[in-house]
Amino acid sequence: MRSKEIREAFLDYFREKGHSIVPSSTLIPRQDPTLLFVNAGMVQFKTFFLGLEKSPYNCAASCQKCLRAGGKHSDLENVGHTARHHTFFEMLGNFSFGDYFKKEAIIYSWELLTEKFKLSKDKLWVSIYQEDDESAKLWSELVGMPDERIVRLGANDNFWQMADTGPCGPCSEIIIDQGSHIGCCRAECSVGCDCDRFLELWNLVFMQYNRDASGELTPLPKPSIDTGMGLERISAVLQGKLNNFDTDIFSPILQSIESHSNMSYGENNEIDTSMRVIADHIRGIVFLISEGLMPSNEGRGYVLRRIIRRASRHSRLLNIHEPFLFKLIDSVIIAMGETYPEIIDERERTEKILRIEEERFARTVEIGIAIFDEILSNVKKEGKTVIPGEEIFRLYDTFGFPFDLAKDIAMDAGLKIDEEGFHKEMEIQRERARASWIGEEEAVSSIYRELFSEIGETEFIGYETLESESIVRGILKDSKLIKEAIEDEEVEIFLDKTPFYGESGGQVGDIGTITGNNFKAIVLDTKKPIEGFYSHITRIKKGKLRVWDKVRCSVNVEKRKATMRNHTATHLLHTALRTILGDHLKQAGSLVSPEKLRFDFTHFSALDEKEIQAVENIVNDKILENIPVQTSVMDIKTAIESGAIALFGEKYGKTVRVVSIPNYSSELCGGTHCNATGDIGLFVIISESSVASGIRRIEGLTGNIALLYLKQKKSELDSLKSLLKTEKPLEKIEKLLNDIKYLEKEVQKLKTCSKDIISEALKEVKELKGVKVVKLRHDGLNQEELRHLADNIKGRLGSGIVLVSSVSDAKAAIVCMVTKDLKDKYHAGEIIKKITKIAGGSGGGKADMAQGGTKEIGKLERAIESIYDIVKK
RNA sequence: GGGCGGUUAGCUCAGUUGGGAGAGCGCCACGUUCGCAACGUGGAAGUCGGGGGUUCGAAUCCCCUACCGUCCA
Repeated sequence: MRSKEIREAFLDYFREKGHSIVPSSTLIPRQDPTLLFVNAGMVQFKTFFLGLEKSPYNCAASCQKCLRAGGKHSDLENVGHTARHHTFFEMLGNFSFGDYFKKEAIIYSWELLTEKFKLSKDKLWVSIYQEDDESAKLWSELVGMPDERIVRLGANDNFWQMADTGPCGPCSEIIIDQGSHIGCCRAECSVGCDCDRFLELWNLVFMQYNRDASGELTPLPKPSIDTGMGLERISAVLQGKLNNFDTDIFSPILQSIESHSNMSYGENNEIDTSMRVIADHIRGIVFLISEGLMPSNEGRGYVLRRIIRRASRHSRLLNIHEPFLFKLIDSVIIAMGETYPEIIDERERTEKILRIEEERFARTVEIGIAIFDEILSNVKKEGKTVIPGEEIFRLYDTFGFPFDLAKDIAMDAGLKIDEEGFHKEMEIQRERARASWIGEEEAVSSIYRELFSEIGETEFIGYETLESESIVRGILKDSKLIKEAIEDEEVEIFLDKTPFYGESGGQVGDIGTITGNNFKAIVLDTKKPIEGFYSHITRIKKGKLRVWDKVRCSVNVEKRKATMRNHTATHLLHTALRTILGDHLKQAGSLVSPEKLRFDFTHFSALDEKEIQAVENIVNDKILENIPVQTSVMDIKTAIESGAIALFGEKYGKTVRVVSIPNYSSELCGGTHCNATGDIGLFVIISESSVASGIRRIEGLTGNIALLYLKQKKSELDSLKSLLKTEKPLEKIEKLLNDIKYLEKEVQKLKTCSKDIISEALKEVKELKGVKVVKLRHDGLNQEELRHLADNIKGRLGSGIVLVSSVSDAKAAIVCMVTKDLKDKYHAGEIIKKITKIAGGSGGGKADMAQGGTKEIGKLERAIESIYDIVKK
């Protein structure tokens, strides 16, 4: 069976059994910021299992894209060396949300494996949790599994939990015995052995308990099922292969690597390993970039960068030194494009990004090798045979030089690497990073949860109105519940309904006032500690406030309107940027405040002036068209299908709000917007800059603030013109700069080459012990001018000692020069030290030139006079 | 979020206890040549990322800041 048929057979089977077939979610989790990547089939159903949301179906089945390459479940290091580890893989799974339980789960899995997939019943084993007698009984009674092939294992292997608290339960794995000639070949090899003989095929999780904070287990009222079977693994088994990489999933990719590298797979173990690493990684790379992720130096983007660099490193092991991975994209599309059309859609962008990243890495390696060469020669010079771990760590830590590459080069040079030292340094680095991380959030949120469960959601009426009569439902001060707030206190107020927008989606919270009977407070900010739960951060100005008080809310209209202008302008900007720069562009962050808007987006390079102008023009054109802004609420599927832009990593509910500017822009957005684009008035871009590698930032202004900005610019220009007395300030300044440069040179010449000064100096030449000595004080020169002067005198003198000094800025500078022929007898540095000591200052320099100075000007004359005594000695 | 490294001429970079801002390539002029490449001579080109401090004196030492790179979270 081909893998495509296996995938389809699996989903068909469960469709027949009444399951809803749910498409794979993206690898980048949309609802869960704590999770780096989707790493199991159940992730998109997590809220159903946790009971936070009701699922629209009783049971479901999916084939889910998964990635394990960062965080707790990282398989990155193993990939390529084993027959079955992958970064990217597909997980087949069936799920029951309080519908069927153990009995059906067992029957389904058994029927599918033995009847549809025709696996021999004799080869299948199962493992169960040691205390789960129920499962043992079901396996034996329902499918006739012999007792000796039901293996009981401990909690480590067969008890599953999502987190320290929450739903959990025993699990049961179906295992295939590939035969005694496979794997470790030990007589005592059995289920649970790490080798390849007993291969775990399918894990059935029986979610039946809830674990509370104290560790206590209580039965769930509606137990659920979560199962997972790796597509790569089952494909290998059904295709009679012992290695996942030998299946039809990987063969087009491996063939492509072979043809691009001119090497054959299956001839040399080390080469094979590298080819497997590349074949695995390129799949993850293609999918991640297709989903909009960019390589970067933190978070998810950093994991992507690491995968690319590891793959790139292995292509070097195949003797390929130019960018190469991007050439494999087509083979991934051949293997998987039919099932996942997004990788076809994003092909061009993926290619571009991957290529740039490969080039970047090549450069990193080049620099690293140069530095490493230095380390090597130093180590050799010292006659050592081991390269210190700190050195290798520094190379890795600071320059990103791969550890195993360092090892290889060292080995070629006949040296060893202190691996232990390296890992020790790494541990110190981890410790440091961890230590700085503590003290984050956590603790605070529990009080909100408590309050939220008591008083429920705040009704938000701020789309329609900016005023309301509300009832106070709770007051917090310093995260503690209080009954009454008094004058001058800063508290958080919770209401039954509110017109105040709570900070979210980049838009800042509203400010305004809350008033009541003989009571007044100003709202400084509005936040949503929990979705749908509004906290008004408030300072009481007058009177007292108690829970259940009736109050009047008024949002600051001007500020809110300014914010609305910036938010609508942000949507226009987003589309304009995509028009000018291309569809690869993704939003990477946004801030919308009354004062300005800030928009971060993924793009490779800085925007040039022309592009910025073009973007600004488009936005202003759309403003002039005065298009009505429409908002509507719909379910998320309809919204996405209609082409609305949604953000990765952003949390959306079942129903979403879509803000659209007809025929131009449509985005999922909860923010507040203008009625029509004309309300924005005017838009200007005030800056374009970089936030991180691959992410650019644009800041802009709208409305009267934009106008004010332009007025200021204009008045600056006007003052410039009147100051320069010209209508063409640019040309005038250019000319002035040239003039200045010329004049500066003239001044320099006059000060230091003037015949008057030099001849004055030469008049004073004294000859001591056959050495000509010139001493001169000429005030008003700085140290550099003094140096030039000394140089010029020296040139006229031919041979001798020059001492010049100058007082300027309440300080004295002294320069001493000795011509080359006298350098061995007289040391300018020594002379200046003696002189400046007498003058109460300090100085130093080389044998032919030295400089110094003092702040005690009164001592200067006596000091420079001493030059004669010094030369005499 | 934390650590480390970098930022010097148009480009690639050097700059050694703090003491006169450099090299190669490129550019301009002249020379050599029938001509070109090459070569020779001369020249232009720098807020030493920005700000503050220490010092007689800072590209160099200290603090802050921006950007780029890199590792850890």
